Amino acid sequence: MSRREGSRQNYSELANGNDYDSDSENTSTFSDDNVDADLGDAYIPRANLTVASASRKRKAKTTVGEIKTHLQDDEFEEEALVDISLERPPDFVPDAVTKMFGASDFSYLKLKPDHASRPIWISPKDGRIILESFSPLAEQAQDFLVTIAEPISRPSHIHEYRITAYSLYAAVSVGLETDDIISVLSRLSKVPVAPSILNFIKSATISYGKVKLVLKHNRYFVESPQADILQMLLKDPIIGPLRISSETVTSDGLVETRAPHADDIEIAGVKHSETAKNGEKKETVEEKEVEDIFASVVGDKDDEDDDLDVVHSFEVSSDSVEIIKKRCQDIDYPVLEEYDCRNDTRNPDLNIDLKPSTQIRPYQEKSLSKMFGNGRARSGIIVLPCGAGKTLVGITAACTVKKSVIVLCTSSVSVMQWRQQFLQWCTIQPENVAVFTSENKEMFSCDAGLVVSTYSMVANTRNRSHDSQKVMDFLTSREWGLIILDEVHVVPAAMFRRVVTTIAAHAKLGLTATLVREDDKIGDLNFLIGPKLYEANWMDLAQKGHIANVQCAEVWCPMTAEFYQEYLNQTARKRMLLYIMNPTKFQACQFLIHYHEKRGDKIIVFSDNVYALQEYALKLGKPFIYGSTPQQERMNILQNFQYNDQVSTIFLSKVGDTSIDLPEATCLIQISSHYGSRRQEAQRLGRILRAKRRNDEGFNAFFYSLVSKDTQEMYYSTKRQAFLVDQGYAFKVITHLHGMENLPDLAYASARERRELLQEVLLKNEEAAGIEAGDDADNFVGRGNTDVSVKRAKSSASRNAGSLASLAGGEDMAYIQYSKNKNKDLKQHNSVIQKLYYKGKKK
DNA sequence: AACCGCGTAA
DNA sequence: TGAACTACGCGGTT
Repeated sequence: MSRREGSRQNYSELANGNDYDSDSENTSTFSDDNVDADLGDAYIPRANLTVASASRKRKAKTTVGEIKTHLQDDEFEEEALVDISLERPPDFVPDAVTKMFGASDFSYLKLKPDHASRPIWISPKDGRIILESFSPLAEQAQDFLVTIAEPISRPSHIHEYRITAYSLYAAVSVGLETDDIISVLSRLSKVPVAPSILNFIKSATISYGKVKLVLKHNRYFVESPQADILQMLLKDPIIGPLRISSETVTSDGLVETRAPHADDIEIAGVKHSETAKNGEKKETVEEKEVEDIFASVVGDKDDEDDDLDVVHSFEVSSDSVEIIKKRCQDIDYPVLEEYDCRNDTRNPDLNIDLKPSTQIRPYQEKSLSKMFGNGRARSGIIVLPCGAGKTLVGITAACTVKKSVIVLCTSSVSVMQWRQQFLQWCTIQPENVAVFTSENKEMFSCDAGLVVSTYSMVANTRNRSHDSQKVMDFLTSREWGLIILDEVHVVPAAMFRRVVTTIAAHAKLGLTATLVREDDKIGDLNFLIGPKLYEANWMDLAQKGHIANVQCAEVWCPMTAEFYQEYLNQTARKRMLLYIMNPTKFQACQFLIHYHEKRGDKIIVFSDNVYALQEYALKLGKPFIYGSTPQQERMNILQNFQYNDQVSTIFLSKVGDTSIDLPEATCLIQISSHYGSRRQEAQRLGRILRAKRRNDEGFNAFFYSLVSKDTQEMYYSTKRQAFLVDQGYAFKVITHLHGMENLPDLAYASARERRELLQEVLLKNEEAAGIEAGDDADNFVGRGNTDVSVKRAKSSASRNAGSLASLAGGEDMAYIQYSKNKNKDLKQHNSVIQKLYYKGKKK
């Protein structure tokens, strides 16, 4: 609906800076009115004097997504006040985000007279942008902001972005020019854009998009329309020596060729949607219009200029490509990688197209239009939540490029999934598809084809089997039109990153749901792959029904006296088992399983700790899968989980994070997890995003994190949630599960049972300590140091207190019954739904 | 096929 | 604050 409004009129008016009626009330400060409205519930009593809560306070940084938490806690306000009064050096730019009302106090800025109709604020200090997402212009503004700025936090009312050098790089590489960025930004802003920001944009973008890296005949060339820039690069101490002399150099050491002419490119699938007769048609066409208008707003004269010019270039070797790209990035001349695939006559075409029945969704098309926007295939990264159809985006990209494609995944399970999806959605012939894994070493015999493989297969440096070497030679000897990098956040790893240079591909497309790492290497993707071309807003997709609505909750389980006593006495590494095996947590888990099984949900319980996994599962009589579960048994359990009504709950270890093709669950309980890994948290949440039960009565999927109160876990849990909180998810805190005490067969109800469990856990801990002593001698050196610089993990999720009933809306029996039936349908018509998913469903 | 040992990721 | 733990894929052996 809002998409419809968001077409031509709004965009052109946006560009002309016309006024809008706005129902929003704006004061001259960045008002907290908008956010504290629903704070009514809840001061959550906080644990006092524990490591967890102490570090939580210390770490606290504010984003708009966390305002609620801060307002709930008196201590935070005090802290914030203290902070404001501190004198800052004039050039102080906070690392993540400043405290609320510190840098966020824009009251001194002069508002434009028509500020009410303009949706954004821009901080003159650090390029932060606050978007009022309730503004009628919000959707268009969001499209624009996501292109030029980095989304920091996008909860419901207020979104926060930040202009960075990287984000401007991305903007330029999708075709925006300095003046366009500045003019649209100025029109959207409530206050005149500060000169400091304008200067930053100008100085940052002036050099962007001027240098390109081009692959020709399996050789790499650094290319630019401006010879002087290349001369400058050649004088650089790092880049200069890496030039290889070509045959036809002119006196200045450069090669001169005519710039390629860019034709219009048709994104595969778009034509289909225009001719299709169902309701999807309109959407897609309008989507396209929005894009067109966007292009006209910002202007796109770039291409015309190119056509007239000649380009200059010098050659570099494939080994030095990464170094050069990194260096160019560092000196603010980031290289663009584009592939003029339509005019590439050298590489054979691949006969591949989307099947006529395949429909792509508006946001998928939008992300692809960023990639193919100027008639060529740009290298870059597309970020979509799990379950939003990343694979289809990759396939459509392949169908648009129509050259040989190589797909890299993290596991052999996803290799098979990619292969299957290719065959399902597009017309590629099975004989043109080759799989290269440890158990499968295929090659295609035709001119062009598709290879699906794993990172470790391609990146492997140790000795290869004969077959493996043969396939590898095949992969490195030819030129690829497109390389698709699934789960692209793994690429910065020291071993995996080499794949981008060993495989000669004209265009690189990275796909991921979670563009975060707990080390500082995520930025490397800018030069390893390219800029982030598109990032979907999870909340948007959930609202529009593409992914499930998920209700997130953190369940605080108090430690029992005996366990807490021991916890305090133990060393840090032995504490973990104690808080995981906390009897209260076990009871909470038991209760939640009981509760959701009754609702008809399919439940997955995640535990990173294998001992706990087994204990929990055995005690509750549920099946479990972990690393050493044999393949056959895994299949067996998963089959039962999917089709057998008797099996509604399974327990999974980390295997469930990747490399298992999970059926669609509707409820997820986490009892132990990997420290502060935001990616793992998001990935696990992704496991229930596919469950799109469209009952409008409330939430349709549930995500619980069980946390032992007053322990380390509290701290990690907060860190883990940071990513999801930035995506707009609000974590409710449940301090009490109603009726848990009355659950029949409640485990560890008696003190004696609890003592026995404690003894068992302590014994287990001793064992672990014994093993560890031997281990330590061997493993003492050689561990990579992982810098846990959590730049975007600004601790403190937004939390509301609530009872379980209010969370689930589950007192209503009719609703429960309804859910149950729906779940049965899900089971029986799984494959049908899978098909409807892309075909029929009206967003 | 199922196991082991290794290197690797997170 | 940083090291812990588990699991993966590969190659090779039984």
